[in-house]
Amino acid sequence: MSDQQLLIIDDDATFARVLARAMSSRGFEVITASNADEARALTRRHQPRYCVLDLKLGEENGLRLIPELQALVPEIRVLLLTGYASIATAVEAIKRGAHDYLAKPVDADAVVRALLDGDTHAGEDDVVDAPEAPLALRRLEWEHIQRVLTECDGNISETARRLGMHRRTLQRKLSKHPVRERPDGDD
Amino acid sequence: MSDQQLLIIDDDATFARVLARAMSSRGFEVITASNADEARALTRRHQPRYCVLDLKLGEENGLRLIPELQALVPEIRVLLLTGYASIATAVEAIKRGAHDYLAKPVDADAVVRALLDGDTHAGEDDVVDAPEAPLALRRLEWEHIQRVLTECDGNISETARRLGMHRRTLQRKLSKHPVRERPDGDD
DNA sequence: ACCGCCTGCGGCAGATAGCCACAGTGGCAC
DNA sequence: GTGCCACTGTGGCTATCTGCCGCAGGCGGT
Repeated sequence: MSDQQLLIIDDDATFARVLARAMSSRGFEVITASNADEARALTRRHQPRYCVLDLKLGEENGLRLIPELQALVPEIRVLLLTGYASIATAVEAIKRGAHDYLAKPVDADAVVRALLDGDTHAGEDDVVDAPEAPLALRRLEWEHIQRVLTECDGNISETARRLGMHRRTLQRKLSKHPVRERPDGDD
Repeated sequence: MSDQQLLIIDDDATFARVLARAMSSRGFEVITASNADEARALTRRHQPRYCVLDLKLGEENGLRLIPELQALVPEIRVLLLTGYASIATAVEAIKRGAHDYLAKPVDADAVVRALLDGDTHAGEDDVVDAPEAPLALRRLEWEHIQRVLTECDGNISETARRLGMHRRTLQRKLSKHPVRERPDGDD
């Protein structure tokens, strides 16, 4: 009955909150930090076994935090999460000791899977088994579009550019999908 | 500087030949293998310090070869190359001990850099930072597909089901291919 | 006014998706 | 062995989507 402590480090408060809820509903005891110092302090105090780390922590680089966290808690498992994924950073993250690397948007189940993957220490009874449900491609696309759109303050042209797609195509996609409520609760 | 031995393992004979020439003109002593058995034999015999490995070796998976090569030559530095790069496979490769992971097409200089740079990688300040741009939709889709595919052990039908798409469509997407990561390569 | 950027809309050719079908394979049970 | 089942590769068809034009209008800065 080990309580599985999970430290979520992300400067995006909204994202952190949502993920925190989703993860605690999946049996984790969640603590959150919004910057590196906080993360260090919490790690020292709580010795979490799991950690979800955002690559882009404001001014700082989440990568540097990995070895530090591991120094504090040798068996910690760090999952890197980023909305700006690239192969180069993924390689770097793993070399620095990250357990896995996922690109946002992810759903909580994927996070759980990645955290527990290959972990003998994980109590099956403690943590809810992840229902196999990867996001359908459609939904993944939609979420990503929304994320970037928000980032661009609703500027469609800019969003299309960043997404590497035609503005017209984006427009059509947006007008098609009116508004989607959350089909499933938490992610 | 390096009269160092380099083993190139690729079932694509043309690619291997071209790369071999490029590398030997850059000071490497190149030997090539086109399959796993050959690679093992050559590794045993020549004890190369460097290795360029294709992720897709015909029927076999190049990933499995990494630990084997390292068992034969502890000092060996394996660079994974693939035309179907994805974050999921990159993570897997590094976890298995690859030194770096590059997406084809690459030029020989990039290969050299990746092979030689060993110690600068960890601990520098100018670490690869998160790219400013979010993933293009195409790439996001590709990454997600790769991830689920891996999860399904390469089972296409299953993957298509989970992804909520038609099997035929997935097949076509997979055979299509490489979405370049950085249009603005410095190489 | 002119310019630059944004937005919405229409059209068109070519790419892509979904769907059906068929053949071949390998595992498994009977 | 024979059938059953699931997987894979392939081709073809049509409906949809995409990219890329164009055009008109809005808004703010020079």
